Amino acid sequence: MSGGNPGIDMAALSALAEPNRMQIVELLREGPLTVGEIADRLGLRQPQASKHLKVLSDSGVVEVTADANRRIYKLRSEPFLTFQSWVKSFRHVWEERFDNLDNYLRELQSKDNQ
Amino acid sequence: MSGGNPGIDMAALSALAEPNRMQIVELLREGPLTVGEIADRLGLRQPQASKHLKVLSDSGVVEVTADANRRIYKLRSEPFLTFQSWVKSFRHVWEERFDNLDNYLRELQSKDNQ
DNA sequence: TTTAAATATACCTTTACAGGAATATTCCCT
DNA sequence: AGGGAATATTCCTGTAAAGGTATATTTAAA
Repeated sequence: MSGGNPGIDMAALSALAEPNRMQIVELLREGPLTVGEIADRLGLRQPQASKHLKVLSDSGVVEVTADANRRIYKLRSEPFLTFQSWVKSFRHVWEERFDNLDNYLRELQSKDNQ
Repeated sequence: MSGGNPGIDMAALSALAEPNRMQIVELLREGPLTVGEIADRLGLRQPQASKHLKVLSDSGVVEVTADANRRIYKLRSEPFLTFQSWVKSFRHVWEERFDNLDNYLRELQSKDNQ
């Protein structure tokens, strides 16, 4: 694996990096909700709620099911599992910290002597 | 705990929700680096690298140590530990999913009958 | 003390995106 | 068929933020 690509879903991540959308996600922890309910509970206007939900839906954070007039939104587990494994992979970083710092200082030293 | 505030560090999260900054973080896994090294490895101009690093620093994702002329940046563990516990807390959501859907449908039903 | 390297900062321009308001769409009910 | 509710979409506007370029700042070295 090259160091170039992050092992994380950037679409999902940046979707969550907006306060209202984060609040929507937190709200949906309790269970599925319709657009109107979400708008009410969060003090959002319906169009903004729909737009935020579209972003969350497009990025796979959330999924929709149609119930006649209404749309029921609920959390999807996949992005969170992905996120979790990404965060977990940082555990090694702290463990190897000192070794790397050591190597780095040694490298700096050799550059100075050129 | 009220349902209003997300249990996550939004500053750190939105700092990561930018491709170049995410790449910086991925790069810093290998160990501490100077601004110049980061700019080189990622093909960024020095000022942009500095600016991104400032954002990462202000949000606590990264910390700096001065070494004469140079600034050495490295990852901080705290925000990642916070992320991890936040993501972990979603585990309950999938477990309780069916119960909540059930409650929800029952509630919808009773609203229809008003 | 001048010079060069490494980094930070300031200023400008451009673009992405969030909110507001109006409207289109889809569905149920009578 | 017509009306109203729930939701999506469109258009407009303002703003935050990212990149580009120049410049200030700090430090080592000659």
